[in-house]
Amino acid sequence: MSKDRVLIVDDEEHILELIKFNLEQNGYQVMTKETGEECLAFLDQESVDILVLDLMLPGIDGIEVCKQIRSKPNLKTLPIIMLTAKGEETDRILGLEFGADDYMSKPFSVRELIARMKAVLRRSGSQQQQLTGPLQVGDLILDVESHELRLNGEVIKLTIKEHELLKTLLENRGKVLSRNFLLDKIWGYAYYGDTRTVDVHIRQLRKKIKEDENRPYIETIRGAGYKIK
Amino acid sequence: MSKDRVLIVDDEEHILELIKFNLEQNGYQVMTKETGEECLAFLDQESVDILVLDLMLPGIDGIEVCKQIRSKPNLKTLPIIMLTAKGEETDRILGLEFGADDYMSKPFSVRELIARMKAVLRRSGSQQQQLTGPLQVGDLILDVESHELRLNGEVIKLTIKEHELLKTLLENRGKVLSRNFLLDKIWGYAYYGDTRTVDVHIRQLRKKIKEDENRPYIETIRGAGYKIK
DNA sequence: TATATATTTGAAAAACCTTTGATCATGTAA
DNA sequence: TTACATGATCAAAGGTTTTTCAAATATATA
Repeated sequence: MSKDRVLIVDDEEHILELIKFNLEQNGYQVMTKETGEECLAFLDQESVDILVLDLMLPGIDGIEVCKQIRSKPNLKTLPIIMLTAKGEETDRILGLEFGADDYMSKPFSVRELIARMKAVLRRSGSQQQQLTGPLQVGDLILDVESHELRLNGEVIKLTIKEHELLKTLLENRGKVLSRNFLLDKIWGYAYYGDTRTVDVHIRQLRKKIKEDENRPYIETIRGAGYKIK
Repeated sequence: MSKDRVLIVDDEEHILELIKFNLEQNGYQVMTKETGEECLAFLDQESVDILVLDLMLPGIDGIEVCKQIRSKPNLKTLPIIMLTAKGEETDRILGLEFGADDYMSKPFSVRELIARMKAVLRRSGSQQQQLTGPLQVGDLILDVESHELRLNGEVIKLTIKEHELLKTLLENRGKVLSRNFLLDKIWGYAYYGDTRTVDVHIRQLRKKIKEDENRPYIETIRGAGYKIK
């Protein structure tokens, strides 16, 4: 496999250096830009596999860059990881709503960044085939875009966590997903809570989709995690 | 699950005692060292699940220890939490640059340390990417991703131990695996139980896969262990 | 700010899995 | 063939994980 190409955009030069050095050590081909304008101009000319983008930039900020990228057909699916100096949850949601695939708050460990890049790249690679319409299982239809779950036409309201949980399970249909995996994917790396939290949300979900012996959607794999067939 | 093994390295003895006591209360198996040299020597001999490492150490300091650990292939992914006396942000980034997964500045609450340890361990455990396709032998098909064993289409439910056992045997097809090897691999280093435990699980497995004279999957090699052809 | 809603935590019950010890069976060496 | 060592079998005890419920926090909404 050839090296993945990464573009890093940040206005702090030493951060750029730090990330660049570490990513290169890990076999990535790294390019850097310091402003949103430069970033957009660069992406018009060259293609990259993944973009690491600081939220706070002089001139056009990260969110705006994100939006513009998502509005270009050829860049719609470019994986983007957003860097944010503030740790607020609001930032996260905001970033993700504007089309980022993941986010990290500074300061962060470069190892973590690499782990997340791998995860995002893996997802974007495997999702190519899965973008065929809404996710469905049995009499359940999950419309990811509208955040709506239908059970035989009846609309079921899901909370964000429930939605993400169901979506993740459906996107990985058949695979057993560990609680740790789900926590990382849905709750984020910086989550320090208990793994039992997952159980409770699974329970809510099961209740909402009216799971019973006849319609056993979410399977518990003891000692391993959960899966949907 | 067996206890997670933690190595704590700090030159202040009372800090070591404090952390050790609290972690043991919380079900960890704790080892301690007072210098970087001792730490590295120990890691050459024994394996641990996570390392809690003070930045300031007599002789080789924490950063150097970190670097050396990261340069060893078998320790590249060992989760490391760095302890630092100074609270400066620069120190943090510095520490992380050298490969720590998280950091804490002293003084800290042991509760928080445990929370962070959990998070770091979770992250390292969530990178589940066994790209192994289904393993097959005769009319048995083991799908590791979905934790499913099929016998001519019929799904057989396996417990974790049975699944691991079958998986390990299949991954080492043809090789005889000793009970001790299996115990290390599946039950973990910290397991002190009897080797006969393996027999019992093999027995369950045999029962579940309906082994008989015509389909002798798991072979007993007297005096050596088990194997699958 | 109050109210509603969502999320997390804690603790007990239930379900299930693992280990142990006793006993039996079988293979191996003398 | 016998004695010994190793492996198989079983069921009860013991342990762990998961579920469930309820209460406490946190967050969003009006």
